[in-house]
Amino acid sequence: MAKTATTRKTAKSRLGARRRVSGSTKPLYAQVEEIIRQRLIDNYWKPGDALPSEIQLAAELDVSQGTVRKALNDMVAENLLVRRQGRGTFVSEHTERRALFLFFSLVGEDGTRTMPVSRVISCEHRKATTEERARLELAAGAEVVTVRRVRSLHGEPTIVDHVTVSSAMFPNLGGDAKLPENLYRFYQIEYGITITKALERVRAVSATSEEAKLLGLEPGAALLEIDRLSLSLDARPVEWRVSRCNTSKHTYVAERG
Amino acid sequence: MAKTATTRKTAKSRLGARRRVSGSTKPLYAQVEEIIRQRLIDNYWKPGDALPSEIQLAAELDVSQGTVRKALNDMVAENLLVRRQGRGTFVSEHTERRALFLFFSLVGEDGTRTMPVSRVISCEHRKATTEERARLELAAGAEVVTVRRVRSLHGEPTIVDHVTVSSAMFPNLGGDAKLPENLYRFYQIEYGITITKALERVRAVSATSEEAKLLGLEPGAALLEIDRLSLSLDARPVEWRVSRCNTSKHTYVAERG
DNA sequence: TAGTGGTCTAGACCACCTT
DNA sequence: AGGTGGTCTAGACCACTAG
Repeated sequence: MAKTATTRKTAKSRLGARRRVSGSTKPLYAQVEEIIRQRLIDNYWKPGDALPSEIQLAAELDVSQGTVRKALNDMVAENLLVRRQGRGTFVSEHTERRALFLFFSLVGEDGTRTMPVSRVISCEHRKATTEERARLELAAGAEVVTVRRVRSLHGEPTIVDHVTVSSAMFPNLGGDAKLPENLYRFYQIEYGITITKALERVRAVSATSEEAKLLGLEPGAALLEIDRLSLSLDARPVEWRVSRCNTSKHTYVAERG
Repeated sequence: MAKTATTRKTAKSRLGARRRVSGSTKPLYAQVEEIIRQRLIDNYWKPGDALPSEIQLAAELDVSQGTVRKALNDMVAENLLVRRQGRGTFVSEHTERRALFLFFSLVGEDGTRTMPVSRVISCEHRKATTEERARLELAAGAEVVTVRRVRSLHGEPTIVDHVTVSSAMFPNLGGDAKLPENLYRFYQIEYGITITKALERVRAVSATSEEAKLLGLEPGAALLEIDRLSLSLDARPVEWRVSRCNTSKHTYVAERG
């Protein structure tokens, strides 16, 4: 019968002590999550890096392995980490596949996804409008960069969009270097900013004459407008994007429940 | 030092034994999930019912409480169960709130959600078309019921939809009784079929003259078309619904990442 | 006060990957 | 062989709810 066993560990740990002194603090695993999340925000661990093993993290933070496990698995559910049995735990990267499946909403009639090919029409640096300030939570007088593009799928111009970000957050964006197809990966690598979530509002609109010309349609044709606000790891708005899409050969997909 | 302890339990349990004889079987918690899921499909536990406690389930299935816990929490993440501390574990119900937040995609400009008010235009019982058979996975010659409605938000006709289900699966649907606003709740209560997931494909279209008249718009106005296939607990297609929406005052919302 | 789920720990064993 | 995550168990204590 192995004695009464389980002598409850005395509160000597940093996290453990914090937990016990105040009844109102968060659960330990949530505190572990916060610490790890903060290290990701600070780029202490960069995309693609391996985290220390569960055992090492548990020792460092002085909690049990099970508590670390719960924190890590919660963050896997948020797409922040990837775990591979026998290999380790890694910081998620904005690979092409990730961009396509997590953040690109248009699919062909057969459900297949294709990476678009973009052509930049214009790129301007100016003061933010009132609406841009509201959406991106910028102070009065803040400056932004707006990129307008036409994006083609299978060679056919299908989407015209404009992308707006804060100039302060992305200094010199669109200045010298060419913009890559996968902007989120670019933000992550060049600026250390990781997009983790996007809120989309979708409506049907009529094409302006300019849009019609760019997409090879008649003016007034029905287009799908996707208004997207992208949030970073620390839940702050980073990018405002409005895309207008010809949905005659592609459809926007979503899953509910 | 409490001896070496942890004498590994000999394989005497039903599930435990199954796990051990074959290396290729699913993890125990997945088997527990399957058992519980099957009981939900069979309506052995009905929406709103309380499940036995973790301890009771663990004893019945002869696994540890932790294994039951993981299974139950996984099913909470799937929205199949709800757990309330101090009360118990309950089978999810298709309440109004659930329908609104999980399965109704249109929100006002300020982000608020409103339950629509529907008026049935027609309700016909007939042989399924080829496309309907494909979508709902029906055999040749199968019959369906199609309901056409106009749905109003804040008193304004905003959506025209048609809803198609198998007559065999929903005998006498739309026959005598009036159809309620919340169809999924109706399916669940009257037919024991629970919708758990929906796949939506969205595009922009032009209103037909009939749609324009029903919605008070000019013919050719841009409408948002939502093509939705709803799946039941056992992952089979149950309902095919196509909604065409005036998105001038409401927008379709989705979250990505 | 009794019962439920929620948190936390400790430890065993397994499956997988690398070397 | 050694290290990693994945599964499973056993048990303690806490927080909440109800009678």
